Amino acid sequence: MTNWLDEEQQQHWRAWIAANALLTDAFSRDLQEAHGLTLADYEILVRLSESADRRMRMSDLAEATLSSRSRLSHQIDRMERAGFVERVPCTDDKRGFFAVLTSTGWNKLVAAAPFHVGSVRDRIVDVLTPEEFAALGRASKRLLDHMGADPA
Amino acid sequence: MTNWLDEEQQQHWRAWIAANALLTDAFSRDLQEAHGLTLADYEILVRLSESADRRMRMSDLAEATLSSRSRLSHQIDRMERAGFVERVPCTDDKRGFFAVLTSTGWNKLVAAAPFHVGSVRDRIVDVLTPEEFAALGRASKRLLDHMGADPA
DNA sequence: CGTGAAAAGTTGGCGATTCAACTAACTGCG
DNA sequence: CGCAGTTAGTTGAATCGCCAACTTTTCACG
Repeated sequence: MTNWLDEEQQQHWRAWIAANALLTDAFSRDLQEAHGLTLADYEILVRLSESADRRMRMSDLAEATLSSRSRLSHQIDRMERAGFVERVPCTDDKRGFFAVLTSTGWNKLVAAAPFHVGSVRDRIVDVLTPEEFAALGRASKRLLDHMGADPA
Repeated sequence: MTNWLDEEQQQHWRAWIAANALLTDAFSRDLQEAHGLTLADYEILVRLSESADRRMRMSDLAEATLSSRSRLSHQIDRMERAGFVERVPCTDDKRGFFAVLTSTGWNKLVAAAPFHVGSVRDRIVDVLTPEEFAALGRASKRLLDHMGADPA
């Protein structure tokens, strides 16, 4: 009854799983050792740095980083303690807060970004041919679309 | 100086990240809701079920599932409490233990596997063309090889 | 043999994630 | 207006993962 994967599909599937796990792990470790940042920290620094006034509403930031509100709240707690961001109340909507990048946070990102991009190149982009890399990206995109993830 | 990614590479990269996160999450949630299993639980059940005598040395199992010894030890604690596996001392090597699948664990796997394969098909295999899926698998494989991951 | 180094596995503490419950503020509608 | 329902965000407990330290056993080599 069950429509199992065939041998080849099985291998592709396991390769995908393993590559995800090991690569995510490697990036995380790289960043941690060289700059004391979590991948989550880094992604938040990036998002904020790209935003107008280097700030974002908590909810928008949560959505952009694919995390729950709760998780983001804890995450911002830590980053606030580390001095990378500040919570600023939103005057329009008194329920709301902005997460605002501090200059410390900005500097941290500026220091870490070239290194991280280097990791990404070393471990992925430069390992594959441009065609392979593009195929990986396009396939990922299609999977996202199918899940109804928005094109952020 | 820094060799940034160009716009297109950036998009591929972000798609990859997001797809990984969302898909892993989705599989995890599917399994949890339908069968009360973690993805980690499931992978261990699979590995043990495929092994001779449905047992594996802790270290081998840790390696196969890409987890640290410590993590596996905690994981097996939980699964032992749940009745899915048992720890059996290894007589050849008195330091060692086998993790052995119980019949409860086996039954759990038998119940969950078709469902999980269904998720994988619905979210990945059947979403892509065979060519796209194969490309994803091959690219993942190359990335693994480049990291020196063994072909398990 | 026997001793020092390496391997197998566990443990405990800490940081991160999730989940459910909670407060406060906004929105819409009769 | 006034209240019901929704949205923004936080909190605390429970679980999961990581790291470093630890015990026990095995191995290598003089």
